Amino acid sequence: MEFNEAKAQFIQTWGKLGSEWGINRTMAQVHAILLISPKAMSAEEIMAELSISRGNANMNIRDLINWNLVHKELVPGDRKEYFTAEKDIWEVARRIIKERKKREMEPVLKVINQLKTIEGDQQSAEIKEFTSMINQLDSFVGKMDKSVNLLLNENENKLFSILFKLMS
Amino acid sequence: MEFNEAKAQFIQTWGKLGSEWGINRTMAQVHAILLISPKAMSAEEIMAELSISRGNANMNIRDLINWNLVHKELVPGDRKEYFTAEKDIWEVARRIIKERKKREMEPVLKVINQLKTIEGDQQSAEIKEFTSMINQLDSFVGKMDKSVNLLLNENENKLFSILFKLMS
DNA sequence: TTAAACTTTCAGTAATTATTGAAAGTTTAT
DNA sequence: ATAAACTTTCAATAATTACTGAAAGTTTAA
Repeated sequence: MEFNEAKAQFIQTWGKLGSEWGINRTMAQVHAILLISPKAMSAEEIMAELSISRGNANMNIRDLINWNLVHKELVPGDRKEYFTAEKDIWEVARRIIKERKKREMEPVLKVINQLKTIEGDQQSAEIKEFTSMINQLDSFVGKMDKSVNLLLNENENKLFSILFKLMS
Repeated sequence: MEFNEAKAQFIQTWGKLGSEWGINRTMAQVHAILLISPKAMSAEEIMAELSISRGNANMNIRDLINWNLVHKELVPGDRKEYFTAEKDIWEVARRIIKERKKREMEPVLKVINQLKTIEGDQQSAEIKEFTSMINQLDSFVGKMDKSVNLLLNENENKLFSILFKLMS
């Protein structure tokens, strides 16, 4: 396969995967471009590469920075801003997990905790079923939370070495 | 908190979480209703509970069945179809992971494999960076794939007992 | 200061995704 | 066979989400 074709396919695949996981397709595509770029890129270059507007490029780059996946790079003697992506894929995964945990898991944990005690006839089938499900979820999400913390605190090799041991 | 308020909040939270993860909000809400229902529900009851149309209910219930999270239940002497959700939350998680792996991880693995060999000057900075990223991804996704298989094949206690050991 | 070089914002618009509801399809009982 | 009771489909429409581009804002250099 020719390089340009491979590059286009990579950008498209990364974008599709992102959109399947609730991440703006363009944001994922900008990320893909930066992941495979050997040098920091300007907003102009990103706009040209994806044929998107300045506003769109700006907002998606900013989002990537908020996700801690991309950062600005200053070139001395140049007023333009350049952008680079974190290239260590394990670190990329950690940062995505960290961010989604903060944005999505923590609010859910909070709601579940509120729903653990409800008023009314505790013997009614509806309330019994509801309470049982909330308790299951509370336990499950709590375990997940701990596992994710582990994942975030350990390094790649430590975690995988244990998983591999499990597998054998 | 009163039961009906708690129920409404649970349905809404589940729906929001779903939409953040690329799953149709209504599908997630139908799932939420069934998760906390002590009995199998008909399409009519689900339509009424969420104020949605027959077509919408039908399609989302079908999707949930395709995800293997909900199944039909036949009541002797009744022509209506009734639906129930898998209630074991660990099993729910396993089925979601299994389905997403099949739908999303496997196609990505396939593309990555195709992109591992590309034509052109292997010394160029662009190709070197591209190849390096593809190789990292190949290794990472391969490990993830194995870990997910493990997760799917072991039971909850086995896996978590090892994670807990890790954490201590 | 001034103005050039750049970045950010956001109202309007476009693209995508989800929903409705009525018609078509299917199953069951008689 | 017929019709009642139910489910499924899908074209039209609505709702949501993303994008554009020009104007406003900011920074830097002289």
